[in-house]
Amino acid sequence: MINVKFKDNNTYIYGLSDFDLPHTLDCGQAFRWSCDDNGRWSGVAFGKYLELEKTADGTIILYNTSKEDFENIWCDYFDLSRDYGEIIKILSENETLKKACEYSFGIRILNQEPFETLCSFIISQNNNIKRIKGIIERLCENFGEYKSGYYSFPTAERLASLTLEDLSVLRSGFRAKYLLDAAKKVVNGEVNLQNLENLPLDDARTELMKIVGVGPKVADCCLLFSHRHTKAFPKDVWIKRAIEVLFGGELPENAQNYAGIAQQYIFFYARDTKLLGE
DNA sequence: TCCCAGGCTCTCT
DNA sequence: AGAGAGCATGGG
Repeated sequence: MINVKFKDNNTYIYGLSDFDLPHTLDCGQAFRWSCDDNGRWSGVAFGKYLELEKTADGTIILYNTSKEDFENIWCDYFDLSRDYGEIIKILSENETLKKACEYSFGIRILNQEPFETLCSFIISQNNNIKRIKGIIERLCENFGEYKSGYYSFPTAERLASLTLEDLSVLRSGFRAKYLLDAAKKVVNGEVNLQNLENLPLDDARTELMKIVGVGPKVADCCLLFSHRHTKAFPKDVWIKRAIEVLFGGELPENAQNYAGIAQQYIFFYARDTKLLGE
């Protein structure tokens, strides 16, 4: 069980298992986190800047974080109330999945801001991580709100007020028109992001795919990483190959209820170990 | 130079 | 409904 203390304006989390910072923050589910030479991570989410690290004894320290911010934002953002040990136990009934879980230890599924996640994965299509991060950074610096030293992610309202020419500073290529379509449909209510977590998975996916530039893969990333649909299963090129090679084309039965979480472990395992060849 | 990147749209069968 | 070209940009 975890034990949280607030001292000197920092938040200390003791006894938290299954939380590895590099695996969680650099596994391709979020794009605004980076690590300095001393292992301290920093990033922006929900309009707040955060620095955090994990000490040698396993304590997680969130710097300059009030009790309110921890309870209102970070506790949920890092998915701290979910028992990953239990999920991993279930997944590990399959030997191959067990290996994937072990290799990808400490990955937690973040609960991110819906509009940021939507834009991020629109940008991710047919793109690489380095460039995705660059485009998102320019998006925030140009159209986000400046707050003492960092930029929040732009709101849908702000993006919807822009033109394609305005977005040329992003150098996001053909994706710019998709971002505008997403922003406009969110603002005019044609797509209701707030309600997605209450819809059945298929309905939620259909709702997101009303946006031009959002297909099944991007939709499932949104549903998994910002709408708590743990059964959403983003099928990218890596996962398609991995499922074929490791499981003969279909995810094992014991993983069905946590398909999205299994996906993340398999993705990291398959990609990082290059076990699928080139 | 060519190829590819956590895909999607559009077009043509 | 399934296959294939084209898409913007930048790094290897």
